[in-house]
Amino acid sequence: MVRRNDQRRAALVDAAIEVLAREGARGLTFRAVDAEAAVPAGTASNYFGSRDDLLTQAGARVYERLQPDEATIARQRAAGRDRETYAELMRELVSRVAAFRTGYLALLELRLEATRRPELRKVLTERVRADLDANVAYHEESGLPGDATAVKLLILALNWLIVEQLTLPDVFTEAERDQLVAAAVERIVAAE
Amino acid sequence: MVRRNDQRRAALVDAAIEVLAREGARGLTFRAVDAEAAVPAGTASNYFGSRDDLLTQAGARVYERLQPDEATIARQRAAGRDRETYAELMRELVSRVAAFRTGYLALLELRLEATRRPELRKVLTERVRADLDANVAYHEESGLPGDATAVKLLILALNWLIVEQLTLPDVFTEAERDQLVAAAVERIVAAE
DNA sequence: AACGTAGTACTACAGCTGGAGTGGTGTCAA
DNA sequence: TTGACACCACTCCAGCTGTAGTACTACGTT
Repeated sequence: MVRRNDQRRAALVDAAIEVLAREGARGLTFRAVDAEAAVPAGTASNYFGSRDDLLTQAGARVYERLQPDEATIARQRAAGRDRETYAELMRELVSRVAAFRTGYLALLELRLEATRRPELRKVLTERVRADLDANVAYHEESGLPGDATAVKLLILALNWLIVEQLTLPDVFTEAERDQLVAAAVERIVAAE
Repeated sequence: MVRRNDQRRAALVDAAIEVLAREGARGLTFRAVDAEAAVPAGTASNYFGSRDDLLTQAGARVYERLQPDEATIARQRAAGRDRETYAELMRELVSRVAAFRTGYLALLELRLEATRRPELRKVLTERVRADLDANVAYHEESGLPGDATAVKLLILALNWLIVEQLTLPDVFTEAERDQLVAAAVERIVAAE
């Protein structure tokens, strides 16, 4: 029987994210998730019918947790709209995502898994599209300079910058990263 | 004793890349490499002292194989230097990298592994830096428009575009990807 | 030409690790 | 009392590793 205690289920999914980030897809076993969540061995087995199941739920969960919190959104709405402020905003975004290191790394693991798992691919594709659309919509609504293409390009560049930072942190220095973010904003968004 | 047949060793490393891309880090075992390379079980064990060893060599190998061949380089040198040609060049670059799908996917797996393996991280960091520098240098030497920062931004954006294409191909259509590449060139490189 | 040697290919084995799943019992609440 | 869940323990199983043992090939020596 599949267990339905939602709190516990969420704890297990979060644990899965941590394991995924720390040990990779290789180390993601039901047992490892049990250990990470500090529940008895066998629990994850009871909650998830299959590995696929677990991975899919983890994928959805990361996106939930990557959303900025209310306070951040409010602060952003209140902020000025000049180019400098925008760059600052983007630096914050990179920091925020990079700060949830395990979540982002887990997401990369999941992307690679998605290569082999149609179900997971479907879920992730939807989330990524929604996220992209939301970003574009938010941007347009905000009245900041730059069109949809600009936003997309910015997101592309920033994403890889984060990958670089998380996986090979010594390729760029922190200063270089900041400078690249600033340049990206300046040249992509502001070049109309 | 560690075996020294270089041809066989290369075949094993190439096989490792395929396995890595197809089955992920989870499926990368000495035995799987043996099977992929169609050599007797135990061979990979004889050639590589450890998993680390195998991964490190695979990392170096992917970069070797990602270099464009002579013909491509020559053609590029002969090409015109206007913005349109440049965009075409970039589209080709994205295609070329995405065409060695397994190599690029393996590289992503390796990046994630590098998170846990200092040795591998060191190797990859060097390769990525060298690749980046080479791109910048080539670009400057070529006389095409755009400074070093522009090249870096372009590389960031293109890298993630490739990730997107390889892992979640339905997020963007092919037309969108082409359009994004064109826009990237236009706004990043040509905006001076 | 015969022989010896070194390095490699191949086969097989034996041990081991670690995960999966499940049945049974305890516990709590409706 | 009953149902759902937590917890524990146990068994089964699959797969990987490393290596010992043997055969083969190439090459150099005498």
